[in-house]
Amino acid sequence: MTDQAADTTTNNVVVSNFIRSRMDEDCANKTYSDTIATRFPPEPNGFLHFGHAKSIFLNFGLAQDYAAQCPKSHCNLRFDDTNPTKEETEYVDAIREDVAWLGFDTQGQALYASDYFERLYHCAEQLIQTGLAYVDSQDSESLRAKRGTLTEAGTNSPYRDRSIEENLDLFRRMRAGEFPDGAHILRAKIDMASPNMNMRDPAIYRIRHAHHHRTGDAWCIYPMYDFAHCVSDAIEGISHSLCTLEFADHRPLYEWFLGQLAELGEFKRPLPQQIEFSRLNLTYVVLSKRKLIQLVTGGHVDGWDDPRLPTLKGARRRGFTLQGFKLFADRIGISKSDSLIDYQVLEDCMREDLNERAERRVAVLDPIKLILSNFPENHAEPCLAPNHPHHPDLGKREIQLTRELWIEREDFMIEPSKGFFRLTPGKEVRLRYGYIVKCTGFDVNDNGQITCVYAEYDPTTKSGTPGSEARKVKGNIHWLSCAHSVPAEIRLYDRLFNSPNPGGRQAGDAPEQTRDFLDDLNPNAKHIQIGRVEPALAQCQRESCYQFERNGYFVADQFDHSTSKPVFNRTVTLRDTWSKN
RNA sequence: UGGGCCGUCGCCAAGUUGGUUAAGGCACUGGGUUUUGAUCCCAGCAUACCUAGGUUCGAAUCCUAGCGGCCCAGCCA
Repeated sequence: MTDQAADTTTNNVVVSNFIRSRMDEDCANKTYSDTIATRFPPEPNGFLHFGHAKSIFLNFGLAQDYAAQCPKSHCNLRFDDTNPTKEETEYVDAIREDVAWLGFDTQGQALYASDYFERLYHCAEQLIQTGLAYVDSQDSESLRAKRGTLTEAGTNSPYRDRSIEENLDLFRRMRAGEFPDGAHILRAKIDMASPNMNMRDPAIYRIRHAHHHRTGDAWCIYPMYDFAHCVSDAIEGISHSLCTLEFADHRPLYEWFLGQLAELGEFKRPLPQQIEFSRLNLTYVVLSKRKLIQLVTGGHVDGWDDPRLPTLKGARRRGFTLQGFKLFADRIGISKSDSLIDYQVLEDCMREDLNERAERRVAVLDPIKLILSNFPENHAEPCLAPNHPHHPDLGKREIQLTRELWIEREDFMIEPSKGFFRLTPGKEVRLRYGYIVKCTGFDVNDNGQITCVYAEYDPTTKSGTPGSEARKVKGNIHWLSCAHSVPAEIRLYDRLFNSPNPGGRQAGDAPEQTRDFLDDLNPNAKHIQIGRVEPALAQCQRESCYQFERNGYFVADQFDHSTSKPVFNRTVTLRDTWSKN
């Protein structure tokens, strides 16, 4: 790949959105002095996926952009690790790699909500001491029963009016490990009749005798998201806490906690503000953590970095590029409306980036032999092929033409269908960068399969020689010399699901029929075959991207490619307006 | 008659302190270039902003009433 064109994806005009509008205002008013501070707060309990990429570009991108006006702007990578039963270090490492891969250098700085456990605990005691939090000793069933429903108010807990002293004592003993899991929880005392379920005395702390990936066994009580997140934001001086729409109902609680703690002198105003935007929805893809896990553990894919998966690890292996993702993020924009982006948009972004940056090479994916019967044996004719049609400065390379060649099986048809203008008996076609050849015959085996095609070349028509352009032929096919090419494993990937809405309703479904998203799995999403490639391709570095002319964009596999066993994954095909009809 | 959010071209998405012919991108269509049926270039593409009323000289932008969609009842995030 070249990097001279790497900036072509960054010349996009910045489109305004409601978050930028807010930030513009806050910048102009110096609300947060000279800072726009955001954060990307993944929970380390799974791998990052395409949806996270949108959030990463949003949060890190905004901080980067606003640094021009507000020089102290920055974005923190913070692990939201408040639930020890679900989180693991391996995810932390994987997430850090993914963030770095998307181009955001956190200078080795990763922050953790767990670093704030002591401060969080202190804040909780402050709330207790002000009568704003209490220890509830009901079991989870009665807690649920008393919460009310969406249309009915909840009822107060019998423990709601415990004295401050008792609450403090109980909470301290919770921390000391005197109680088993579930014996008590600490709740905020707000309003059991609130129409917003989140305000009905939400839990702040729960007892979990579990080993935490960073704090070990130091704690047996852990803060809940609603409490930990806003306090972490305040501690870090986050100005704009961006999250997805489903957290909009939590905003009053976010503001309640921070407002109360500010009153208590724990935090200074201005406080961070939560702003919600709509999450990414993509056709032909599942992005829910639960479903992704099911695909991996159920053996439907080959692991978290399977190129068919919408994980960042999978995308990287597939050959998707960070520039392509950036293009995608810019293209889909940010708003609050529920959107469903066509998967093709993502593919197009990858094509657009790769078209500009990937050098061209020749590969024959599904080879059949072509013999030029009038071509001298034991002769190799060097043909010049440009490495990139738009960048002559990238030079040309030689491809050897010989009597026996490999061509693409689909470039030959005995009985041409309408509109087919590649090789067909009696017709001419140009061997790209070589000569015009005329098909003279073919062999078929007992199964009716074509085994060999014969043609005669016209020595006066070599590409690049004077007069070679005199004769125009419409067909132009790629080829590789049998003697001057090497075998390579070619992994052809396609969409993982057949349905734009995996597991969703489809036309013809009975009214009550429910479908499993696994039923929509595309069994042909992965196809491995042995093709032929230019010899030099075996020497390329892993993760090198190329356009295999007329075939698509391919990447040398991140793990399996080697000089002795070249392996290329198809990132995405070229646009094809012909097969589309 | 629980609460919150959303509804602008096939898909996204500006515009929403009311003011000429409703940005832009993608897709699509037509034309040109082309030794990738690729790329690239040019042109076209919402009398219309969920619907119905209303206010106004003037509304996608304000008001009223509807309709449709998403989210919330974890000691998950």
